[in-house]
Amino acid sequence: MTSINVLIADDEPNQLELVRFNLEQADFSVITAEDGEQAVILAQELTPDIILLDWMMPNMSGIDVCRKLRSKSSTREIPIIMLSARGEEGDRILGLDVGADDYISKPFSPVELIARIKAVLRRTRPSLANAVIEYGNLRLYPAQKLVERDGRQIHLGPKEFQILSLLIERPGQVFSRAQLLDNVWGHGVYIEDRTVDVHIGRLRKALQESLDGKNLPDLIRTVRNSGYALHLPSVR
Amino acid sequence: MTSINVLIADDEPNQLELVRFNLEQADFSVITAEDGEQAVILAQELTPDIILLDWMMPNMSGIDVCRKLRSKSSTREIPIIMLSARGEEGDRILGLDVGADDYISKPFSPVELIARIKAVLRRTRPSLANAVIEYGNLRLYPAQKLVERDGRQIHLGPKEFQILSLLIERPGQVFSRAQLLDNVWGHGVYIEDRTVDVHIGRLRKALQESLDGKNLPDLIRTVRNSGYALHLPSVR
DNA sequence: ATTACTATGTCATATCATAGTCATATTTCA
DNA sequence: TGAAATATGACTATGATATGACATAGTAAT
Repeated sequence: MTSINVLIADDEPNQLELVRFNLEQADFSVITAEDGEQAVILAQELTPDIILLDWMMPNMSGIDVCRKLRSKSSTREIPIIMLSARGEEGDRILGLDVGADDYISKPFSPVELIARIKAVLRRTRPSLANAVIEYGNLRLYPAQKLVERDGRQIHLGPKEFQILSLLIERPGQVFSRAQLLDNVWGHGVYIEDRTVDVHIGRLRKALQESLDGKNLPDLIRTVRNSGYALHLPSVR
Repeated sequence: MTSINVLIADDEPNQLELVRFNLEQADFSVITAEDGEQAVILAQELTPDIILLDWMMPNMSGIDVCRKLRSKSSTREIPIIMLSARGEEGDRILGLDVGADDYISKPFSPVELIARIKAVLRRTRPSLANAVIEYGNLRLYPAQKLVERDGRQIHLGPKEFQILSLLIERPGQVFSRAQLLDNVWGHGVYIEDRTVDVHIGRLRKALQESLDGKNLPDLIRTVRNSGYALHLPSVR
């Protein structure tokens, strides 16, 4: 569950299996789709961490899939890399224009592919790419599952860690309880909304603890009727 | 409740369902009307965020509906996109002339439709598109449910935030108490007119607070017998 | 297996923020 | 000036959020 989920859509089974093999070697979890429609459905159903789209597919081309994914809020944030047989500059531009994050022309080496995937993830979802994320005096090490505040290490349970990972990727943004449940627990999990409050409470407490008895300022903002957000304590 | 409400009026059930399907896929909330009269009634009743009008309908044509909506204050501000089978330039001009915000000729792709809707909304209701809105020294971040004045963060209750969101979209424009009640509380809510005054008072107070004891200039103009408007203090 | 921990989800309860109303003060303008 | 409109402070009910306690399940070490 800790590995990165990749959805690949390509109508050519050989190509599909080749990529799958290479990515699985590199410790990615791979899901495959044989055409565009399936890709859209799977993307919504499973919210992978990144999507690789073949440019030309029956049913719905990579471009159409890309547009469609970008138009739905549930899939809008998922980074997309377009794969194409043609290496024309026009396509590249069209692809990026339609909302893709990167564009690779075939043939490509497994090494290149993996490098590109990591590059895109580093840019869009730093915590997945194991890049250290900083925000204010907070520092989060995704690979080590470790958090520091003012250089002091903080112990968090797995759930609290995931919540913080999500919040810190988009500081300031308000996440609803539903969003948190979807992203941290996974969709389709039946858990009380209120449980989120409890975990937020635990996260808060952990982040506030300091050597002296006094608490550090709270880094989580409660937004009534909406949810929670990470924020820098502002000047009062 | 956060999604965008679209009212579609078309006499062809197939067309209606097609559009409904596509829009719902893209996370819009859809209401449908089968003729012009119904469209006008629903528009008033539900104040959707945007209206799609078929050009030719029994009972009342799209043009007539458009005129009618533009003539009533409760619906005047709702953006309208006309849909038409004919692609003649004359119609386009007539449509825009009558007060439509955009004009799409059939057949159109779902992608195009959605793009147009978003474009119109971005133009007319920036906060729905999640863009940061600035006005004078005020800055409103819809996604973060946050307001700043002179860079200083301001705490607002949900109601006050919504009121300000509405006002800031059309700075200077006077909103009646009825309009505010409709937009912020929702239609059909039975609340005293005077309650609006109280919330405006709270909003005023929150916006005026500053570090030193002194108050910042008032940003809300009271228009006797009419309502309230956001304004820059310099403009008298 | 047993034990000792840790993490998790739920609940009941405590706390708190906000919404709405009213009474009263103040302003506006005819 | 007087009537009407608006501003404001106080109060209460409500609903949202915070929190402590608990049962359970998993994990690690013995």
